[in-house]
Amino acid sequence: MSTTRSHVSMQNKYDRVVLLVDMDCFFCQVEEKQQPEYRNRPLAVVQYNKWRGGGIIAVNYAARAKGVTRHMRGDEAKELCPEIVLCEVPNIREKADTCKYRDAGKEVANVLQRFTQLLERASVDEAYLDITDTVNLRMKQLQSGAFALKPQELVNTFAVGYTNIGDYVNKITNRFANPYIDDERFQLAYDQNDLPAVRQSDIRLLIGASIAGEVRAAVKKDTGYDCSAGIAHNKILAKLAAGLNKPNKQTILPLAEIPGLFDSLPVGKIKGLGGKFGEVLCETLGITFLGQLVKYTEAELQRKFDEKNGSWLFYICRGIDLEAVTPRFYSKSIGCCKKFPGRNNITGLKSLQHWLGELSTEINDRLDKDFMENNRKAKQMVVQYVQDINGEEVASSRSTSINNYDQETLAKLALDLIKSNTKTFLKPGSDAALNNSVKFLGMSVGKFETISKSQNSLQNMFANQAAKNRRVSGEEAVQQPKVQVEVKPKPTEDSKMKSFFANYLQGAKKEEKKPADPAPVEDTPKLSAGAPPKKSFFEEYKEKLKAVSTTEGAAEGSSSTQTSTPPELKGSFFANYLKQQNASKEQHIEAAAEGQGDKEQTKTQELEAAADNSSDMQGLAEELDAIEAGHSQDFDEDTIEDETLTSKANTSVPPEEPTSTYQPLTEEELKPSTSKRKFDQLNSSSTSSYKKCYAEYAVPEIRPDLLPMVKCDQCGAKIPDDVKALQTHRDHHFAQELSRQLRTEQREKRQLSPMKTSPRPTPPKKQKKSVGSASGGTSSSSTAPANSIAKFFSAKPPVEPPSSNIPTQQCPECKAYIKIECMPEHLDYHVARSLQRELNQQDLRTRAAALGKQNSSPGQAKKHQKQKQLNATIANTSGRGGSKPITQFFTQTN
DNA sequence: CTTGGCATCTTCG
DNA sequence: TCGAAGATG
Repeated sequence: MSTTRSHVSMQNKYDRVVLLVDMDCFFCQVEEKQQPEYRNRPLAVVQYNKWRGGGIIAVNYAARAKGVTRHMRGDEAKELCPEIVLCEVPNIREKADTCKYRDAGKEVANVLQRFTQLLERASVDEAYLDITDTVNLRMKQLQSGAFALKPQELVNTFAVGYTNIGDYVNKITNRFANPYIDDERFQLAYDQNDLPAVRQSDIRLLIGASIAGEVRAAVKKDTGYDCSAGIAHNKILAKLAAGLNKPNKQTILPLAEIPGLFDSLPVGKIKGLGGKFGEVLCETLGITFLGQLVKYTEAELQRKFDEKNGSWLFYICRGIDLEAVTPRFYSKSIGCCKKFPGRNNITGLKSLQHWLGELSTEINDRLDKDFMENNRKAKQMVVQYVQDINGEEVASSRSTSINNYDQETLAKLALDLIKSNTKTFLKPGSDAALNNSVKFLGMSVGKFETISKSQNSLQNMFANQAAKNRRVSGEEAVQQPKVQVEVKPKPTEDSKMKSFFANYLQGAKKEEKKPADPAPVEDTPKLSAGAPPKKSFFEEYKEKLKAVSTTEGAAEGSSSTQTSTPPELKGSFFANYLKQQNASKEQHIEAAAEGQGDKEQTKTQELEAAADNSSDMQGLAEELDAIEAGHSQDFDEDTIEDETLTSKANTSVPPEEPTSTYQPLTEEELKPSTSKRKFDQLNSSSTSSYKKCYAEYAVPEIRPDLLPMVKCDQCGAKIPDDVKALQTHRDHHFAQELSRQLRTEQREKRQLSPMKTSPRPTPPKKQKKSVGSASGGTSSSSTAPANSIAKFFSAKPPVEPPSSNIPTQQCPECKAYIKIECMPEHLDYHVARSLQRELNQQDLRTRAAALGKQNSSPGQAKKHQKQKQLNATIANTSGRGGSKPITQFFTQTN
């Protein structure tokens, strides 16, 4: 099908990996963070507390357990749950003010954006991330050993249709052992052309889940917020999946599970079918579940609904959704409104003006803020209102274009719009009484345009700066349009930035009543945004900005509240920029300790992680110990480290890239920087750019004519050197190899099993990982080499039941006594651990294969020696130590 | 003496 | 492009 800007092509329907991150009862979390004494208490957020306790707009999980829901009044909640904490949405200008939550949402989105530029904020607390590129990269890295799945990233992960994630992993593992095991079923269920994507779906979603784990951990670490996530091949499914397990969980929706899920999935669960359309759909067809839709042909559905909807339904009920993740960080419009029910009807001109003034003030403030962050100006304003006309409520909305607005202008324009669109505006004979009372007022602005070219570069600088700060995936330094702004790949220059600030502050200073000239200022970025006459947000912002820019850097560690970053600046481009200015790159780590902005901490974390990127078995073992010790939720610095972040653009740590000894091309592609270059080449050489064709961008087609064929080192066959072909081919070899290895494996297992009973000392928790050679590390057992997989087979001595009165339960797996409420996490740990074991077994096999090949079971000691050798080899060639579990799934023996 | 919640944003026609 | 409706949380 056509690949428009907003949709991927049908042939790519299973190629994307899409993440939906959804904050758990977000408003409540914001309140709990702000007021820590409310934590662990049932809590709800209400607005307009006056009448019956206010309307509940968010409920935390403790309160939900008591039956409190949205739509309730605060008083009802109190009845159900007397101890509930009711937080009021702040009221300013006699109106609920949600900017606190918007800011918090932005803080989260800033974290999310580190993982991909393809971020679409769907609401204040939800965002879609297209992580296809990162997944693809990691698929390659799996082959080279530059990336390994980590169990802790899959804690709290669910897969639809599986009782636990371990089963899902086993399923994948089995398929690697026998790549065509499912093919018969696949061929019945899928188009022939889709089979390659279908075969890879599960492993790619699993990788997606591990990224999701990183994303959520980063959100938690940098903002303190919990969130849930869905991982699937498209937005609709990701959104659906995210809702299946909450809170603080993530859910994979495997391709093969879609039909089963949909058979009993109420239609309304699908985004877009939760309202009237969904109802009509069900009534018209007499159906209840989404799966019942597959009976209908596309033509039938198109006839009953319309062409577009019918087609959409036809595909949705098959789990196909082609809508692209459209990069958008900021909303397209900004608006606010207020109801004036019953007696509060606006009946007089004065009070109408008053409320228009309030609304326009809010709009104007938000516009100012938005302008600072996004360098854009609204070109249109819409006023919406509901009038009482002869007892009938009549809704209207009218729009006008705006240029160089200020608060008063907006208010006046709005009034004019209402006036000119009301037949009889004032009561006859009166100059103050409205003929039609107003029951609702709304005002919004949109049609944003970035301002002049010269200033646009600022936007670009911010974007680039932000991109540098945020990039963590190691992937795509591919420049791409951010929001609707053309991001020029210009170098970001401090001087430009400084002059911007100079100009900005200056421009803000001479902000008297501006002249009536609407001519956009071209060269001097004086930013003629009108300052609202009184109590301008802009003014305050300016003050804060000044304070920040002049003092923050010098007094980096200053605890002075006067000079610290104002809340609204935290996480903003400005704040980041300033901090970067003021902290020299090397001192950055120190600076971050202040904990001022999340950025700094993150950066520190990344730097440290990059410096300490050893993820050998020793480290893994310690992490697992940490998990087991009950810290599964809050790891510190060593949790999220990911090799790929060594490629972070402005990190001072030299990237340690895996230097594969395999195909030169693959090696090239493994280097993020060159990978980017190659990608750019590919794109620029093709006639249509990714800007025009999202599908090509999201799932870059590698052009065979530009890529040499690769000779299979095992059978000599020529294979196109792209991920899929290569892997498919290697899967084949791997399967062959594996069947040979399995017998050996069984023997080895038996040989290793005695160690299960030998207790090993618990290593100190969260000990810094040794970066040494792969074979280094503290040995935990005299018989097992440090990096031996044997470590993962050794059992912990059972913990004695605590004498305290804390209710505990004995874990069926490890016999340890675990606090009952910790049991789910504890079991998750076992799942994760068995996952890791599984992966490591794969690793073991493939290493043995890579070394000895014709194999023959060497004695255990000998085997360890071989492993050491191999590890050393890998360490030498890759520049990093150790374990690459699963890495050689697509093994390339050489 | 209510407001069966309300605010916000996007998409549709 | 405009105005209205829909969807969502």
